Amino acid sequence: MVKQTKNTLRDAVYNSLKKMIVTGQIPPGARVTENDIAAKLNVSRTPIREAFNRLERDGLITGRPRQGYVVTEFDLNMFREAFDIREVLDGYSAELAAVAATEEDKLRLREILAECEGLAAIPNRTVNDQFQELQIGIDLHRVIAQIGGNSMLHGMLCGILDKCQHYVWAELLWLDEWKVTREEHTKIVEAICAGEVELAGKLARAHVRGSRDGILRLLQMRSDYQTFLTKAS
Amino acid sequence: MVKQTKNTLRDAVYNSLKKMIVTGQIPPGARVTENDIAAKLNVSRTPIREAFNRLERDGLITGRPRQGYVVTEFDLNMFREAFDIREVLDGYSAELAAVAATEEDKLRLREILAECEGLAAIPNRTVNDQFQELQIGIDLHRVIAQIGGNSMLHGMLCGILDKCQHYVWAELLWLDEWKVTREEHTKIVEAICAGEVELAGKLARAHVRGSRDGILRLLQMRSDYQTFLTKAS
DNA sequence: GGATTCTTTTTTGTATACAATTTTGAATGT
DNA sequence: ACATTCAAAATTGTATACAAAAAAGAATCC
Repeated sequence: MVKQTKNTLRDAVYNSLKKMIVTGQIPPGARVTENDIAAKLNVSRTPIREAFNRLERDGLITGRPRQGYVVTEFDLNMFREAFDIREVLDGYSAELAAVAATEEDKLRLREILAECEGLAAIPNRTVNDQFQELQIGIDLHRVIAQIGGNSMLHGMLCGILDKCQHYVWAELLWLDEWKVTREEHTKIVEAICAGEVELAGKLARAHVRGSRDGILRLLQMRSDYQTFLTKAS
Repeated sequence: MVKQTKNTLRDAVYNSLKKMIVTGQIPPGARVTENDIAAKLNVSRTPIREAFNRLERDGLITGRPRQGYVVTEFDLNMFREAFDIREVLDGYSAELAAVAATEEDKLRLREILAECEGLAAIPNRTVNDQFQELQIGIDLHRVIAQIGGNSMLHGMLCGILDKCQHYVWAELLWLDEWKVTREEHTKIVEAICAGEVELAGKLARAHVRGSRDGILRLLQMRSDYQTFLTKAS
């Protein structure tokens, strides 16, 4: 029986599945059936179904009536869409944060940066270390949105980040732009702490745009390689 | 038995409830219980529960475990949050539309404007006529987002618009800014049709900001009146 | 051998039964 | 009259049974 994180099995199942999807334990395209999950988690189908409904609304799984659910697969296009929105929302949320950040908030932001630096300094980094830095880097954006004070914006951004993450996860490790990312994060945080509203927004937008282009280049190359393979055969 | 819009009762219930909430037939703050809805729609509790899960995720109803659901009530703050986000997203979506609009799209936009003018020209307008103009005005924003071509943006904007609408509904009728709204809509559409990207975005942002301030003024006045009443008693 | 049709199996959709918790209301005591 | 406590009712959470549809596979036909 799965542990009851909150009060209801439904929430426990939801959180559990969401985490597994977002972190790539259940890969995009994988089929998820009620019976399998129910058996694995030792609960009846009812809470599973309710969790599925929520996850579908989050866009993490996709289903058609009577044909079950599949973990949503992102194509290049959805990717571009998500990052284009992020450019707008992350930029705005950085602006808000630059206005609203308290001293505590600033401390928290700097702590997150320090944590990243710490992980970056580890001599022989395992994949797990990299995963962790990635996770914290994404969390930074969530925290900035939270500091901004617009809770609806925070929720929306978290939703998009979840959606992106479960696909990007494996990809980003190949991107090898750790240093650039850290520097950009640092500059954004500095701008926020200095209360430089416009600069913070500008840097955040440029940062998202940079990530987007990097990932798209990678995906494009990979796609080219695929077509190259199939044509050569 | 409720009509099966799609294939499943769940979807039918979801759409039915959503419409009733968004159009204010079920007012904010109203309690919605599974049994009542199930009895009213002549279905079992199961599809109701699934619809509730989706609606909660949409932010249209709010629930705590074992305490049932309530149609979400917006306060001044949530309102400001929603419109601040809309300013950003509507602006962006207008920019996208100005880039992507085909001739067909432009025709469609102009048709919507014409429809509004037509409703405005009715001699003795009933409340129903006003409702309809309001609805079409909101739909215009949805269509612009759709034309922009970013389907994720379109979905998010529709979500926010739904949330706003079910509260604004009754309020907007008092605002009496029909003419201003129509003029602004017209200018935005013109900019989009002319392909003037920056202008379209700028106008859209100003438009949302204007609506926001108007509604907030109204709500503020009303809130002042409330405190005035209670203090006077 | 390949396509087709029918049957079997799997999987989701819906209804209902039961358990657990919260809320409500009444009865009791001060 | 008011607060407290306990019991009854209402409501949600979970499990399970059954129905309907889709997918998979086997047998048949060409």
